[in-house]
Amino acid sequence: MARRFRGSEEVKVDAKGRVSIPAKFRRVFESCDPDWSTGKRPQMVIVFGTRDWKHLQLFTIEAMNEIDDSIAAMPRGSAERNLLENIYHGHAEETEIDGDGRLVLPQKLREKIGLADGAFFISAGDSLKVWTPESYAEEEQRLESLVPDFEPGADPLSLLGSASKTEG
Amino acid sequence: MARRFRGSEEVKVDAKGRVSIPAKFRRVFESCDPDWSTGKRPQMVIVFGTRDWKHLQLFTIEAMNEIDDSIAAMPRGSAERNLLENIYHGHAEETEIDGDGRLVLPQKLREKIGLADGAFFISAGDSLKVWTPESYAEEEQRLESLVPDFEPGADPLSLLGSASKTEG
DNA sequence: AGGGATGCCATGGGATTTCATGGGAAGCAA
DNA sequence: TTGCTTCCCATGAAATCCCATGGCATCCCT
Repeated sequence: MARRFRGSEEVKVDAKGRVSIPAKFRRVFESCDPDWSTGKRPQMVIVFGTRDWKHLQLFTIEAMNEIDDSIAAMPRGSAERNLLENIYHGHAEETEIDGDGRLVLPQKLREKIGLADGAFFISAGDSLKVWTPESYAEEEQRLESLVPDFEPGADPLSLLGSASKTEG
Repeated sequence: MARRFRGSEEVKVDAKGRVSIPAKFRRVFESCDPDWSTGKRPQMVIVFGTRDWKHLQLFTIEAMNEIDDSIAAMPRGSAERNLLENIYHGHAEETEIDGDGRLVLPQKLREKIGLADGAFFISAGDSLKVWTPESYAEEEQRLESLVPDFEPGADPLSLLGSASKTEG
């Protein structure tokens, strides 16, 4: 089964804050949860990040384990490690996908990103980002404005291998 | 059940100094108390640390046992061991979670961190930190400001692996 | 290839349980 | 007594469980 997310999807949010996880994404959560087996509920981690985040980020168990390990490998007490722990341990929640294939987003998190009627999922490698359809539209504009001076017809793959530490 | 804390939560502090331990955290205290069984009260240790601490730190019994062992393995009489004993033995208290899932914080401790109406819990690996909502907000800003080139909107994971000086 | 059956999937709703929180009354110390 | 604790109960709100339905895609049989 697939081990990475690909694609995007828009779903409804009901009055109880329930959000149906599109089946293709559910499969990824299942196969990346080491304790999962048919009939069980796939576990996952919701990272909601600091105050300014307008989205949630859903991680498979395996992806989160990798992150936990990387953080644990950083020097104790370093500012970077403290900040990462604050975000990925402090500003995160463990949950599971319910028997009907839905995720229940606690009221607090819904309010944080202004989630009401609809939720927009978009793949990001080994995690899935959740936006309101409106704020995702803004985000997309922001992203496009960041695209460097790509010559018309340039191949994005030319970026592979180049790495700068932060984005702008 | 989960053996590590994840997430954060804000709760009320009532006139009697009672603080409800959010259920997800209570489960961790239960499963990390070797003597606990259904119906019993989970034990824990409150570390309030030195004068400058603006938070309390709540440890499960198992986590505290580990710390005790590590301290016991240090050379007797060393300055480091004395300091650690002073904090984790001298400036700490054993308590339990009451039948309603609440922790009663002695007045002395509430005064120490200025706890009045609300308490903010945040996970820190195998312990839980307690702040006033106000001082936590400051702490969070401090954490962010310590990481030099962390720009708003950047992906925090870009920090993975980068490790600089320790904080003060 | 057509058409029906089957199964999966997104969505909805009612009933039940858990949870955070508030308050009264009984114990205990100063 | 007066002021803290400790125990027990009450309550509204939120979360969870369980079942229902209609649409869509897939499979299978003819």
